[in-house]
Amino acid sequence: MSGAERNSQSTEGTGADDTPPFRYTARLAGEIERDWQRRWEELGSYHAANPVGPLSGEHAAAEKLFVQDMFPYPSGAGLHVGHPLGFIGTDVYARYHRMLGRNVLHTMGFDAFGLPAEQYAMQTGTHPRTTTENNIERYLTQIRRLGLGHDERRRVATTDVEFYKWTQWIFLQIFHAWYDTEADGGRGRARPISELEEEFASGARATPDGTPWNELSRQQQRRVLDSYRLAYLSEAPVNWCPGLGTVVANEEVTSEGLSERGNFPVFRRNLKQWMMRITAYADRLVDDLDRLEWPEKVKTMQRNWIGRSQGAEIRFSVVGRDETIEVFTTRPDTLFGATYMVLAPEHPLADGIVADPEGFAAWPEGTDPRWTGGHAGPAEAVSAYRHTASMKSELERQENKDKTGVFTGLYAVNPVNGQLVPVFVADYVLLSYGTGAIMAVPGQDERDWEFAEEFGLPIVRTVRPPEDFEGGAYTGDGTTINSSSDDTGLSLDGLTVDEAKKKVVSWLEENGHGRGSVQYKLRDWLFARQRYWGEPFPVVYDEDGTPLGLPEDQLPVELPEVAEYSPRTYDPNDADSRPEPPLSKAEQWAEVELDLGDGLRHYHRDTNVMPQWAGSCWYQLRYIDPDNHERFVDPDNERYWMGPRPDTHGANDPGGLDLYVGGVEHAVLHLLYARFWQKVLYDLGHVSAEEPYRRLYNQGYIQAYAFTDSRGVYVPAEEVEEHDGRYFYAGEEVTREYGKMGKSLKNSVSPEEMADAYGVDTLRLYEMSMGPLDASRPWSTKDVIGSHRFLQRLWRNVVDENTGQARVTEEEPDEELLRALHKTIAGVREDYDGLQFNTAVAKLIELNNRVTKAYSGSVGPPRAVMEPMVLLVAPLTPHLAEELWSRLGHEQSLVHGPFPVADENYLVEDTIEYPIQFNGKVRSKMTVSASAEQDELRAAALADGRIKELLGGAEPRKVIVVPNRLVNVVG
RNA sequence: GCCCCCGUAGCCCAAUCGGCAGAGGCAGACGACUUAAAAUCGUCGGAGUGUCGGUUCGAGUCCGACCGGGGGCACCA
Repeated sequence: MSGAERNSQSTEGTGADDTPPFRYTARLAGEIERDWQRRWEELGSYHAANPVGPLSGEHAAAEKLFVQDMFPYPSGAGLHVGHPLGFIGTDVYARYHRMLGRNVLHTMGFDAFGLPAEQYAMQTGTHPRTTTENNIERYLTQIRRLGLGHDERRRVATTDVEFYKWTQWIFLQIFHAWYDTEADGGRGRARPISELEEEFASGARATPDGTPWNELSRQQQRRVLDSYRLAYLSEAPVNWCPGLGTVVANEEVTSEGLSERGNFPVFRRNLKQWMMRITAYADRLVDDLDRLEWPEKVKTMQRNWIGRSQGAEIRFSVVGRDETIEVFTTRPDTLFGATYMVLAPEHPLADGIVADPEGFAAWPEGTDPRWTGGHAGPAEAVSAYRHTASMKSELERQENKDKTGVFTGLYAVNPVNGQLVPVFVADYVLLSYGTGAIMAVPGQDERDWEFAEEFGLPIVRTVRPPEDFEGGAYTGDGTTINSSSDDTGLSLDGLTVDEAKKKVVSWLEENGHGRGSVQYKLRDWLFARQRYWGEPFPVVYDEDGTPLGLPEDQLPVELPEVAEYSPRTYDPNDADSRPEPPLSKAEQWAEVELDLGDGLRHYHRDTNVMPQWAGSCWYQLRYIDPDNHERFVDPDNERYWMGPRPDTHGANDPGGLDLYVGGVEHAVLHLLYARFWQKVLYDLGHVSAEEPYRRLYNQGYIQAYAFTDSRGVYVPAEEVEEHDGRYFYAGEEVTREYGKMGKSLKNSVSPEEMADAYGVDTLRLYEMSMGPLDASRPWSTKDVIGSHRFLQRLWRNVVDENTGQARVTEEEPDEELLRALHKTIAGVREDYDGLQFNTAVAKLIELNNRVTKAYSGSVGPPRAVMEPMVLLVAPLTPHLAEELWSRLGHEQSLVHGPFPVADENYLVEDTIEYPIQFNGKVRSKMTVSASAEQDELRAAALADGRIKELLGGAEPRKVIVVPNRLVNVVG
């Protein structure tokens, strides 16, 4: 049924209602929306064509556009009006480009592994898969109603076995790879581990301890290879969260030392865990940010997280002992000001002191009593201090920044001047950063200054502070002072900070005391979780406990059925508890007999699962080729959708999808992990793009007011009334808060309510018109009516409300209207290109208001104006536009265009109205030919009556003529 | 404490290279339709751009200081 024939019976049952039968009401909008959504599905309107494979098609010859929304988690809670903001934005952008003739890939899948389904399973016994699938269905029902032009054939969920088979496959690629730091001119590149083995075997590369490869046992060889892998097992301090019963990544711990999910305390514990060697990519992850079209804010957050700093590593010898202390500093220029040293409490040298209570029983002669912590000797003091430090939670360390520490009884030698400096243990130095030890320079470092004050240590300034400098440590630039030694012959005096750094580093290198060095804050990514609802590792262990990657033909490793879906959780503060993964209880599954090449043997499966981030690291690649059973993505399809396009994006283009929209909360976690995986896959030759997301855009959040009564209890926001800036609910005054939208705050508004009240096109239009896409702003239900009224007026300009027939005429529009139309076409195109939908909407309303005013009587507006207008509005309100297009007599859907093109002839004005300023204030106006020269403009302005009057016969001091803008006469 | 972003009409927001402060919407007032109301339609008014200072012929836009809001980092040597 075509749109024009339908709903002839739509007024039945409305009784006394005198609403015209074809008015664009919520009910009519609803009918149109349902019809067109069905129609699009039948036509496959949003199917994107691949170059090869089951989804291939001719349209793949066209210019492509790959648009993506951040992978949603299908929560069971349902959507509120804030959720689809970005989805609608990408849809408008995608539709616009589809109408321009591009082959557009836009779909949406689900990041469906994760805790909530598992927790729900614990409460109800429902299998997480059941919950997840139900939630996905519910989510789909909600987003389908929004009329998003998704290619439904490309929907994926991370929980699909066919999807996680490839997640496991990618894990194996990473597991079977190592990072060759020498490759590509020192930039480094991941290579297959088999190539490393060949290098060892041929002797081209020496083994770590120099033993020839063939003299190592097979197991020793495996240990060596394992130590190089990009995915590796490590027994190292990790973030153990007893409240969740699992370990979590550094990125998932807040700065307060709590788990991002659940806010439980996190403890550093030594546990054997899977790690991803993301640190190998630290430089490329920082450097390639410059090649991306991303918000500067997100780039900055990634740079901060990776935390690259240039400096030097310097070795200090220790008096009377064989060990040296190695420190990292970014200020080697201040070395002459190093008056003491500090070790982290967990530093190996401190281990040695505690382990030798006799050797460290007493303090050296003349030790300052402030340094002893009241203990009899260093061994006792260090041991006690370490204990106290280990008891402190991250939060306590945050809150209490007072400097504490104890002397170790050791003295080290400052290499530049031979001076002896005492060595302390203090918890303001972290083992995990740099070398876990510092040279302390109180004159140029605030933390060291505080410590020196506390412990009575000398302070030497090596940079001259400005004359008016008051205060302690001076960390700014300046001239180096107090930095020369007759003993070593080194002098830095008179140099700037940068010059001094260079000079001292080369001196250290020449004299074997250290070298220039780069440090990173980034740590390797902890990649295992002790949960149920995640991807199992495709790994088994042999009798020696050596991890073996399963062969590709044994994938997928499916999740087994278990009795308990959650790990054992503990008292959130029980730091000594141990993780117990749910899969470890599935013994039937975990213990297997396999033939991995040397006969049937017994193996034990890895019982961890991957973190939720795994699937979202590569889902864009699966969208490209969702049905490919041979590969995770076909190379031809990948190259088409994501490959670098130097012609369009410049020679340095890393490739990646064309527009990625999502919230800023994933700035570090997901976006860093996904970039890392993409680079590994690129290095190994599986993909052509060096980056997954060429252009990133952060949409803002729709927030809402919430109201609490005198007891602090939330009251339904929609029933609150405002009087003179105060708010009342049921007669009682209530307090207004601003923030998130949510059921518990009683301020949630669902897309369905809005669609029921006005239709989905109105909701879409309103969300796009209420402000710039990247700005956060409050939801305002009462404002939605404005968008609805616009659509009603647009509808009425095209359709007779009583007959449903098109009321446009074949008359030619007058020139003035044509100018307005073409100006709108040009402006709307520009706004769509720049994701500035709010101003595009304003321009369309403006034009429509003009038409409404001119053709409100019995004569309808010209078709030549209304047709382009319907096409212009189509990306925003696709259902309404299709219906109008159809009623205007077009049989083809407008999904693939046409899209209006502005005629330049109507964009240039013949005459321009110039404001004439006198001393910077507008005093008069004149209309001048657009081709007028500066001299003519000047003469015309001076001839203006009002200006003559103001000049009072005097000569102007100056006349400023700005072509196309104004003329300013200075008197 | 350090760094970044934002303050335009009662509210949400526009305003190219510094060039007439207003595109659009909500709310408001008035009018049309109506017995009346709602809905719809029409007309209209409204801020000198957070504050102070500077640069300029001219500042919402550039510079400095401050105030307010939001965000990031926070013993990272």
